[in-house]
Amino acid sequence: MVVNRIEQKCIQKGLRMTEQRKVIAQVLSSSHDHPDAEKLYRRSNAINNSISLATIYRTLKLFSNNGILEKHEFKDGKSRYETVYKDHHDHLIDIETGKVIEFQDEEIEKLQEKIANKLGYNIINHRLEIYAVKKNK
Amino acid sequence: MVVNRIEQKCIQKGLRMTEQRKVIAQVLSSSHDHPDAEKLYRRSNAINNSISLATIYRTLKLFSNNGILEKHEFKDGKSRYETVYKDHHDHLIDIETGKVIEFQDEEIEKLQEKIANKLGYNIINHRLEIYAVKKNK
DNA sequence: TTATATGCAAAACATTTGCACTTGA
DNA sequence: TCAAGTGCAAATGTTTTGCATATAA
Repeated sequence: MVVNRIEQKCIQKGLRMTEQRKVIAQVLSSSHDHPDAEKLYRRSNAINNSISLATIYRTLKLFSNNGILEKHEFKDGKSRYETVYKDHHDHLIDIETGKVIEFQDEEIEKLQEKIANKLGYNIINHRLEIYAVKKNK
Repeated sequence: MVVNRIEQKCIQKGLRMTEQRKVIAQVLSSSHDHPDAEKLYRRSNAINNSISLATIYRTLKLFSNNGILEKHEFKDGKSRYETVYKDHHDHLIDIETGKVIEFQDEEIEKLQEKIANKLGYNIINHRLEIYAVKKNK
């Protein structure tokens, strides 16, 4: 199996590459949506059924802590994950389908900096999510 | 007891005003922070100890569904509630103290409209949270 | 009167953890 | 070799729910 992008990052970070992590890395690399733990479990388990849900959670946390994944908590109860090899972006969530659209807007970023600054704060992180429905239906 | 602002809204919406709801309405009216269910339970229970946590949750949901409260899920695990008699605003959360600062910025609102529009969507809702630390410490 | 609300305890749900066993380097 | 990772099942923390009882209108 060709070493995928996420596995590369793991090696680079010095993480021990177990069979399970390789599979999870592979699944994440080929997932272009924003899957939750359960979905990742099902996808991974289909490849290697010796992968438990506990390991999925432990691995997701490990990858997040190492900046390999980003964890999002949209308003649907469960956390969802996304690989980070893109530039920073925010999310628009289609509340009818659950589909996530990524967008970025430099102006909004700058405005946030300005606001925090005015309030006497330095931004560590932010979350901007737009919940919306398709037009013209 | 003087009828408080939230109770007024309940009456206006035709909600049945039970003893419990009156107490919870009173507690919410005088809470100027962003309390979670547990905190509201403790405050309400201190006034009338026949109020259960289940009723707190049921009442919070009722009030949210009637546009009397807003439910926020910041990144601290538990939902927090806020009365809505203010204009729309977003939140800056001090990640060291948990303190919540409200802000509003017309420009950011407009930009979001523009973005959603460009993507072919109508905004139903949005969430903008800035997680930050105090400057000059 | 009676539809609705409540308290209680049990359930639900996503996520975490203790422990004995396995494995990667 | 052995520190680190894993599966399993039990525990966790927040929120929800079934049911018998109580209450507002």
